[in-house]
Amino acid sequence: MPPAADAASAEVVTRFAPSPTGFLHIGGARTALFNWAFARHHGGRFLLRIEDTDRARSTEQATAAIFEGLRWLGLDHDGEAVSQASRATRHAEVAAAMLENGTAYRCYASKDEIDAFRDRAKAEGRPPTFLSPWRDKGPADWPEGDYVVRLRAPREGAVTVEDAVQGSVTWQAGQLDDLILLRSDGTPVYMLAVVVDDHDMGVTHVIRGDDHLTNAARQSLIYRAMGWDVPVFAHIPLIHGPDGAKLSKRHGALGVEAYRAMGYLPAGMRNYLARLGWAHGDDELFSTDQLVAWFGLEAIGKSAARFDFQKLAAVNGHHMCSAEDADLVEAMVDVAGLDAAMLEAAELSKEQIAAIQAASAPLADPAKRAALTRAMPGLKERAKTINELIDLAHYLLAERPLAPDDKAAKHLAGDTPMLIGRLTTQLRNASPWDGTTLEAAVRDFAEAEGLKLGKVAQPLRAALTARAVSPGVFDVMETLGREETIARLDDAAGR
RNA sequence: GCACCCUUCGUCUAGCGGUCUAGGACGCCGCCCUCUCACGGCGGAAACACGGGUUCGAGUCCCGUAGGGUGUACCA
Repeated sequence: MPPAADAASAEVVTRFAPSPTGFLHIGGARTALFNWAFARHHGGRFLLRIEDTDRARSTEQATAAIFEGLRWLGLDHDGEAVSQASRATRHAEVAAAMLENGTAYRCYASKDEIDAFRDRAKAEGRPPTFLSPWRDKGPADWPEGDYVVRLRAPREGAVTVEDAVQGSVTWQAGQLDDLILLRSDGTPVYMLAVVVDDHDMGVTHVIRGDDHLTNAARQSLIYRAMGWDVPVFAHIPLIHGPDGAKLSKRHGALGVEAYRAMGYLPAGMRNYLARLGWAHGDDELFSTDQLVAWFGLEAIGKSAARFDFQKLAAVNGHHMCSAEDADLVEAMVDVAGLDAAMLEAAELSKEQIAAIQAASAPLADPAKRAALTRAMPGLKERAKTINELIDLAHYLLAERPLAPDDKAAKHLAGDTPMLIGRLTTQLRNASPWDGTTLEAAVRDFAEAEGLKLGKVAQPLRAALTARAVSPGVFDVMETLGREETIARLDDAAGR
């Protein structure tokens, strides 16, 4: 898209502003994705701000997890991440200005008084919003002691927010309380900090979860009090769990690193997440470049979406198929390199974790990786996740003698070792050692034995891969090579 | 309680008053392909929450009901 003549003034600036109180959960990831895609679409900037004004709940690890999650998802931000806590002085400055221009006031009410007020209001069936008696007091009335700075919210009229997703939403003035701007210790509260930071950072579009919709009304009051332009708000619907209720840990309020551990690709995640609440006609599968080209606020829906792992897997499967073979090997190395805690956090089964960890060592071998890359075309279309790929690649990573799983063992029972022994004799000198020649040899053998091809191919597969499922068995033989193939067949034949 | 938002197949969604006997995708079922499993191909079941309006005409606009969600902190 060609840059506008007045690019400086028309630049789009978005931001992602997580609070570092936990990992980057899936809803946050989608919010980040939307902000990122919108900024990239318009050739603008995507900023990152860590909302750490709640010092007690904010942690260093959480901040690190958020950075890592965004990095993995490929959502690069422009400039340094801003720590909100570091800007407390500026926030206090704005509160002072509001005190000065009369849009805020000092409130000396204690916590107990406020609680009592609310209890009474509730009992009498009135709205529980606290009406401070200090709202109309002047300096002459101010006692000694701590006070809080509150916004002087309008008591009459209405406040309306023009939202790019929700439309025009109006609140009667009485619904909005005199929210606290500065705590009694002088530290800023989130509601003030976001407004000041968004304004100072030049944010033009605030795209966030619709749990912030009411906040937008309250925040627009602060913008107005300071005479600042209100940014474009876009409150996107939340993501729910498969049962329609709030996303719980059980079904997916996991950190994005858990999805990494479950073997999803960043490109697949981006595609799936974008489709949750946003649509571009009937397009289901698209690249990140297409997402950037197509993304716009007008196509965001207003209703909450449920998270569906099956669809995620399907979308991811398509991205695996179109991924480069070597990149998929790298992705396997990445997953195999994750530490045990991350695999456990993703709630993988013991068997899955064991399989992933077992793949780690062979994956370090360049020869194995090369073999994997060669076999990848047959592997990747059978797997929906990197973890499935690791499982499927077992026959290339494991050392003989292989331990057949239950289903493979069935194909190797009874007279089968003898059959394999006879087949091995036929195969030993096959030349050249390629899929076509081997297939012809095995077909001839099956015919000579009076067996259907499947009756030979399945035991062969079991002997070679220790599984009942694998890529085409002739491809398996080719990638394994003559020596290894014959050795495995000898193992199965009991020689 | 009050305020606000939402409601099309099981799920994600297309639909922006007539082209909707409602389209796509995932999932599900059947068939084909086939050395297994996938892929792929073909076919199928499956939805406009309910009730009133407005209009020549409503999935599309308005009101109400029901259900769901969010907010209502010296959290963010």
